Amino acid sequence: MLDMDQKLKIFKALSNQTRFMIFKNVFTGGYTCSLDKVQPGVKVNPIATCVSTVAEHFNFSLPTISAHIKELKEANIISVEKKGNKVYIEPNIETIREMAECFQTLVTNFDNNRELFFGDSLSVK
Amino acid sequence: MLDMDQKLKIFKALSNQTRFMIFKNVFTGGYTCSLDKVQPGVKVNPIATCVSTVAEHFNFSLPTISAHIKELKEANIISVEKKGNKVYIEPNIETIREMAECFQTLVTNFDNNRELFFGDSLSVK
DNA sequence: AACCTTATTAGCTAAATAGCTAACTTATTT
DNA sequence: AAATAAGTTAGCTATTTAGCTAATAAGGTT
Repeated sequence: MLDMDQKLKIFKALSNQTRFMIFKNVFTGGYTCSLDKVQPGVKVNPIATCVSTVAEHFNFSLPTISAHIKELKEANIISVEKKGNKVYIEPNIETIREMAECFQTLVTNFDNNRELFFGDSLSVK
Repeated sequence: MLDMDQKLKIFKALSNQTRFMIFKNVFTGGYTCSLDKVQPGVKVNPIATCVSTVAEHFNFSLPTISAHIKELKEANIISVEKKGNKVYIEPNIETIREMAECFQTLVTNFDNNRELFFGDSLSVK
């Protein structure tokens, strides 16, 4: 279970548009790491990308993107793995699954409490 | 459906500990508006609270809490309604339901894509 | 009418954030 | 060995943020 501090980090990480876009594209496979074509020996998740490939998609400097990726990593939204020269980035789906559960639990409990209190369901508005 | 801008506002709103605690307690009914006891005529959701009641639970000034509540309102996480002297705050469960759906959709799509690509399910790790 | 209660607005400060360039480290290629 | 590529670190600046107090507005209450 994510504790409050972890959740705060996740919310903060996703509250910046640049980081949100990186997150989005890492999770949906929006970026492919162009150099992998010439490095067929590197074994890596096909959805994985690397820092400079991400940076190619933004009008921000590499250090800026690198710092954003670090923050996403520290929020446990993505994982990184260094292979040779490059740092590969993979989505951390477990964390997202937990976020989905948190919100869903909140909704379910809210509806149950409401039903208990009012004796009807929320959907009958 | 929440667009990116709305999501960014929600993440930002929930990324601050004080706002997160207000959010938590508004949604779980952690605060009761003490003065409602002597104002039985006011018709209000029993989970509702008001700005100064929230502020009683923090070591921050009323203006600070008021500003935080404003930000939660602008992120559509809570609704406010002025009745007489007071501003009543209610949780906006629909927004939370949408957040749960967003995250769940991301997880589901991720798993489906993975299954399509690898021909197995994620749970078999 | 005068006063209290509730909340917001305005204006301030310290700290955090998001961007940058330059310098550096570590692999890889030539 | 020298050059190139990929990332990170350090140090800087402008902007935003989160807190505060004082002042104001608008409903109650006495």
